[in-house]
Amino acid sequence: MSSVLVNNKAEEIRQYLVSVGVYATPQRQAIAEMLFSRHQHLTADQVYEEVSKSAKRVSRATVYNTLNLFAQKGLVREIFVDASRTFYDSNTSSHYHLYNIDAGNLIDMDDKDVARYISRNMPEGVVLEGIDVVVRVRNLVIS
Amino acid sequence: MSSVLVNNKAEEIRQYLVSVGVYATPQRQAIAEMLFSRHQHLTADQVYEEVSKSAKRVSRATVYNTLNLFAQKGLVREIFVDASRTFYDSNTSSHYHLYNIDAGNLIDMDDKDVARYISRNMPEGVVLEGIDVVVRVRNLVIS
DNA sequence: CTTGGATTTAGACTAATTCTATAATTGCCG
DNA sequence: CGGCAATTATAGAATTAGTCTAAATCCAAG
Repeated sequence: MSSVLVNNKAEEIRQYLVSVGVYATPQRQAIAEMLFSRHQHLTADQVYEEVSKSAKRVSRATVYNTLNLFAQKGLVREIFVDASRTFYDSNTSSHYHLYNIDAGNLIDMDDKDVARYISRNMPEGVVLEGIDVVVRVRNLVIS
Repeated sequence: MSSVLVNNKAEEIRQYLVSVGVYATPQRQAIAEMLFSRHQHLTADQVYEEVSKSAKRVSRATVYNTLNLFAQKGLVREIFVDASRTFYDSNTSSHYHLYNIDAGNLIDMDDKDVARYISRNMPEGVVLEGIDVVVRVRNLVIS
């Protein structure tokens, strides 16, 4: 019973994809469901591993294509904290990141936390290395 | 005449290197002189090209080694704005960057400018794409 | 001068990402 | 429903920034 509610999350995601103008192909659907299942910061390879093991077979090229497409459509945000890899964040709202250079992981931060870090009030076990602010702009194109 | 003043810039740089504990080898000296000749944001390859054409022959590996060493010693700052390349900034003071995604170039910004950008008051020809704040930490090591 | 540790080098190697050419899907229209 | 044109997915080759390696060179100190 209640078949209208079965897979409503999947259906919600499908409609989300369609709403930004991309076909909800099975591969994109699988990647999106994985990305949006919770807030996380993943590399393309992690997305590939995750999707491969738990769902439909997807090629690496498609993962890259899809992540680039999603980033372009504003569904995910690219984060550059390290030259060796790009992270993708499914939380596109305005927020900051705490990147642990040694551990190689990223966690979200809000303003209050940033202030705390800037004031040298570090949580135990880590020391501030730097705070980077990058303002990214594009050329204005009149179309 | 005035031979004591000849190359005083070079000598100044040499002493700067020594003061942070690195031998001022000819290659490092050449790279440092190039980097510190003015404020700029260069990729490793640009440094290689510049140094190669105007001074002593330097290998690519040495350019990478030297830039990593300088970054580690705090002489230059690594900037990640794009997955495809790392920029090196000879201005290590606290400041922000304006990165034009289309042009691929970086310019320095001060606080006032950041505020201006955040308030959507764009200079002509560009539109705000995003402002990234990354707080970088390291594991605390008791040595 | 000799010697040992530090540095430089060329080129092999790695890993992330993109490209390419082909195959498979898809929506759509009659 | 059936077929077509366009879109998307795929494997694997290609690219590219950066690292590694092993050998050669340099240089300061005795």
